[in-house]
Amino acid sequence: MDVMPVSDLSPAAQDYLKLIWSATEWSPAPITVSVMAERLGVRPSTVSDGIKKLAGQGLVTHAPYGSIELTDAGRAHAVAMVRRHRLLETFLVDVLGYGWDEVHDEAEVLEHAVSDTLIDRMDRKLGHPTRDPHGDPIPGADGRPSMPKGTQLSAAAAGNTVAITRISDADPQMLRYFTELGLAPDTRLTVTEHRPYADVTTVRVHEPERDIDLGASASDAIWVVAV
Amino acid sequence: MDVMPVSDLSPAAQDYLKLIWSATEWSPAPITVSVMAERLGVRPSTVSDGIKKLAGQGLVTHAPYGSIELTDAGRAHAVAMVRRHRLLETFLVDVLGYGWDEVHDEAEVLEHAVSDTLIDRMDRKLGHPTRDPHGDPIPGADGRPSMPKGTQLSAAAAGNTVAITRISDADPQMLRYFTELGLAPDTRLTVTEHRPYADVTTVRVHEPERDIDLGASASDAIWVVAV
DNA sequence: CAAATTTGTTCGCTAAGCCTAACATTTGAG
DNA sequence: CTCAAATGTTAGGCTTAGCGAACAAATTTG
Repeated sequence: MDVMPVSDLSPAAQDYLKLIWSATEWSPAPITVSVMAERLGVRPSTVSDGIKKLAGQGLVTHAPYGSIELTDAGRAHAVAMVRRHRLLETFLVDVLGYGWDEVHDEAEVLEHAVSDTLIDRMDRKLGHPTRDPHGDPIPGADGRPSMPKGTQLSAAAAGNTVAITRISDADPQMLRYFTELGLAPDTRLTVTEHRPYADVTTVRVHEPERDIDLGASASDAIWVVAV
Repeated sequence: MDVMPVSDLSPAAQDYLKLIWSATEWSPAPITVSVMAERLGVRPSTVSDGIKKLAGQGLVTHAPYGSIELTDAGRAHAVAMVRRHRLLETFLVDVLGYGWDEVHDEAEVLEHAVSDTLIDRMDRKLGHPTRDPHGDPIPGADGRPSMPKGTQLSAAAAGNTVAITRISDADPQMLRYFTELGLAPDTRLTVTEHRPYADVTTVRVHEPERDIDLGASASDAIWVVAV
């Protein structure tokens, strides 16, 4: 019962756990039923039912109207799913020549179908990568996520020169837009200014030197570290 | 309705169609409900229901107690699934270093999850292969299966020297046994004798030169051509 | 702080895929 | 050619994962 592999969970359960974990990866506030419903594309009643079932299996703790928290077992499954997702994305880009903005949806489906053996073989073939094409850390086979530091571009002080560490892969259309602009993990840029009430952040990128204006959703999706 | 991609079918429907097609790939007799049930690991009643639904969708023709035949639309979907399966097997062996006897079950799951885009990229990466690791022909993207000639080893005349064209991938354990014996697609051998009532076929293989006795199930699983 | 709004839960229903049990048809052995 | 055995079908139930409607709780607002 303790050693149940993640592949024994239903795809729906895998999605729930991964989403709960992902929600707390970059912000501390616990996720809510309605946010989960919106992200999963289902109704809140469906999520409410699902959470109750996960609680019955000991994968989350949840009292009615209370907060949703992963148990240790639930977290282990969630991290295993995140590892699958990020290794798949890396594999699709590095081995099959996908663009880094095209891999999210494909990985979303495949992560429910691949075996642990296949994941291990991809990991080996890729040389045990630690970051996926969006810059997100790939948890190890032992389940330890290697958290990189970083802040959202929207919170970076004006005047600083920074490197992009990660770009949220939640919105493929936004990723395509970033690609057009030449913004990708490891791109360096200087934060020129934040214009508060317009919610616009201006950055300067080199080669070719240019200024780019980013709205709030864009500058929240990009995470940077000082260089 | 006509251009529905194979990915719109349920996994169960995909399995049914592929099995019906596969059953007639190497023998002309139409498949029966009970054989399908046994191969799919479900009860005959389940298959009977499923066939009825496929008939309703115009993918097979079937009157109660009558024979089961693919329509053109059903055949197109079936061939698309076979293409997926065989390309996946080839990819797992050639790119990820799987043994040719380990890939069947993995492909069986993945074939329901991969997108057409992924299949095309794998096909390109592999250089548009025409045979899978077991020697089975890989249908083209246009759906035309390239049928190779060949007969079952059990039916090959004694004294002939032949090359293995294909080995049925139905039984992974048998494949592992063949690997131990050094029997694989393209292996050459000479049929020494058939002993009819013992149902044993003896063959001689070179490098290292040795004689191998094969029972009926084994010599039915191996297909050969004269060289 | 009361009322209105938002958020979460429960309940009854649906569809797919599977099951068993009962029944119908076909096959093939004597 | 008959009838028992084998094969196929139907009917009724179960589980999962969805839904909408009705209701309960919590939060926000006036």
